Amino acid sequence: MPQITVRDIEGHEELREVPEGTTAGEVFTDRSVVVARVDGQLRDLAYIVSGGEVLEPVPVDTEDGRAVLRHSTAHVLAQAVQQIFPEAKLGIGPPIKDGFYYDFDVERPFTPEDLAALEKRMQDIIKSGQRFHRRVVSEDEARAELSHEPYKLELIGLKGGSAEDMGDVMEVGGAELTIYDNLDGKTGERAWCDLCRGPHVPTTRVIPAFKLMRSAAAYWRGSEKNPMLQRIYGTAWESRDALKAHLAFLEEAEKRDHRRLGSELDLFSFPEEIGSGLAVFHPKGGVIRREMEHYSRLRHEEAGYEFVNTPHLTKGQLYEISGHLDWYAEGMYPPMELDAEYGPDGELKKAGQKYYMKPMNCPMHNLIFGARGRSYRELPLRLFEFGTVYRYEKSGVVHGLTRARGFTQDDAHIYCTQEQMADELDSLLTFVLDLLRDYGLDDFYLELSTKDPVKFVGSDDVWEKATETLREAAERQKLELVLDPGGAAFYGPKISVQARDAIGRTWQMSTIQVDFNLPERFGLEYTAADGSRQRPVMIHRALFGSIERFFAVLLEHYAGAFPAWLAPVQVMGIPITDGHVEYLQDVAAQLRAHGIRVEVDTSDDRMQKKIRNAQKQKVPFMLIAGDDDVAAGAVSFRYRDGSQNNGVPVAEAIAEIRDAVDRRVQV
RNA sequence: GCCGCCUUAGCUCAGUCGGUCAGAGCGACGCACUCGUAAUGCGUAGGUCAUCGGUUCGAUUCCGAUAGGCGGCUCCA
Repeated sequence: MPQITVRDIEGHEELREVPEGTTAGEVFTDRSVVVARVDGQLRDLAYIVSGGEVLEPVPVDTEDGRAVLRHSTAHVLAQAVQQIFPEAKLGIGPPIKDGFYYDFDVERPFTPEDLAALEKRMQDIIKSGQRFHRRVVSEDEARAELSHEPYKLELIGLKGGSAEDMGDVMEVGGAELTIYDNLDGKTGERAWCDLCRGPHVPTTRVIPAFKLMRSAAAYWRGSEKNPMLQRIYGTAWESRDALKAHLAFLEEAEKRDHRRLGSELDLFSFPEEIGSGLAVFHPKGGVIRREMEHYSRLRHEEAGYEFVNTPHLTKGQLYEISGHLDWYAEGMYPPMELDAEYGPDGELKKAGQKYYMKPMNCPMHNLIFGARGRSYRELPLRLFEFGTVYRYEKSGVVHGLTRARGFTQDDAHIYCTQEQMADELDSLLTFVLDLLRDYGLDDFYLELSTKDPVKFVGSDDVWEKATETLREAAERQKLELVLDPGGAAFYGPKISVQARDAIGRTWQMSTIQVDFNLPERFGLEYTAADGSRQRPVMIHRALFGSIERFFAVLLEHYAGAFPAWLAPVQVMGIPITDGHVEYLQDVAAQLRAHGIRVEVDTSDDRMQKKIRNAQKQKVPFMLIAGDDDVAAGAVSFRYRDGSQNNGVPVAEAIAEIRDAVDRRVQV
């Protein structure tokens, strides 16, 4: 009788003797367990123990459990697709964050009606209680069986070739080729099959809740050289309630969409006449942006940064020196050609100059560094600029303020000695995180991108040293540190700060990047204490990334309800009747004298309507005044959450508001 | 850049399988109302149905191109 170790979710282990032929499913009889982890590997519940293994249950409401559930649901989708569209060829169908997809090669793209029909067919399949049955096949068998599935054949071929980078492909990722058969719950007849490494849930009956979300096109195996397949995205959850919660989350995210809030709150727009991806900020958006920049400037000044300004346009020569024209040209606006002279017959008399909109600020900052001889005494030299750059984003990726074609980086370049690098990176990371916290983000993790073994410049030991320095600085922050091996740009390692917003989404915010390339290309030097010429270390860092993007992140994080210090209108005065307007205007004047942005609603709406309007504009403080308040020299607060504080003396009210603004707290 | 979808009043959206079909709500404006914590009532103005071209006796409706938007892929702050 085989002996196995059973480890429960809490980690308690129990040695157990089981009859020959016992399956994982017989060990874990709880219906919420969808697969088992056997010696660390996820296995079907049909797995037969041989003795000596450690078995753990994987319930459906865990990350692994959901992934299996979603993967199995993807199979159900594929089966439904091939039932309704028999000519459809299968691509791949993995689980992803919050769901799954499956790619198909079909005659025509799927329509919303198709999705509805597919969803219905999937319900039928699920109800019929098909069993997922794993079957090991030889490569030849697989080829024979899947001869009508060209993409699957390609995957089989890939497995034969280089198996290393196939880790994400569920189809052929395992040690052996396997096919999963879907067997009818009653008759045991094979209804469908798919090349797949598994594992899968035992039967379709344990798929409690799913929904098809949308269809879209995707290149086969992610390359634009390959044919376009039609992808269907879906989601699946351990319970109807979990699905409902997920859909509610999506709805909430949609309500917070910065593009929507941007026009509802009259903050910015993208006039068609200007061009795709180029925003204009309206007065209210302008206030928020000004406050964001203002506070950032103050903090940078305190931290020893010096402010520079550079033009938006430059001759191509600069980007030849920097190398951007070699490796970044397709991200740049095409050049304009100036100063060419032609003779009367149109022949070229004088060659023109190409000018480019700048896609990055660093080359210009390097010119400032190189404008005169630099001493080690000046280092670290920290040059800061709100530098507007223009990048020619492909039309399909432009997305509101988060992916624009013109945007302003809060860009700084720090030039320091090798010896200063460690301290500089350390204090820099602290500075960055502190500042982000002041803007109201407080949940972070760090990501360290290390050398791509193929594409890099500079020597191994310099990389090694810089990477270690970054790692040490990151670890000192006591934050979660995620490694991104090989993810660095060719010119140096980087740390990025990822922030989680109010509804748990993560955004890449700041990046701190060491650069071994540009100081070399620009021939940057400083004179060291011993009189020798040395090359400085260059660190790029942007805190917001771009102000527009950070603006969008904060807008979504706060759902438009900015803390008072950022709110475009901090106080709205609301008179009970026209007779109280004058009194409120006097209060407003006093607030203004204290630097508060205040308006009085003098429209002829009723007071309730004015409250509703101010509420919809997400004004932090409403000051209401009627006869009682006037008599008492007071105002009545209404806050954004609907609570009230009536009859507050004007001086106290001003102090309260001023205090909330000064402390930059959310109210 | 590629695939699909979308574009009707300032905003959100109805509507026409080609022929009084140009509509609603909100917003704006005007008049009345003067009101204590999320919508007072009545009225007025606003659109060559994105642009250009084609098919047709006739196009907002069908076809094509262009521009912009949305969802993805690829790429990235």
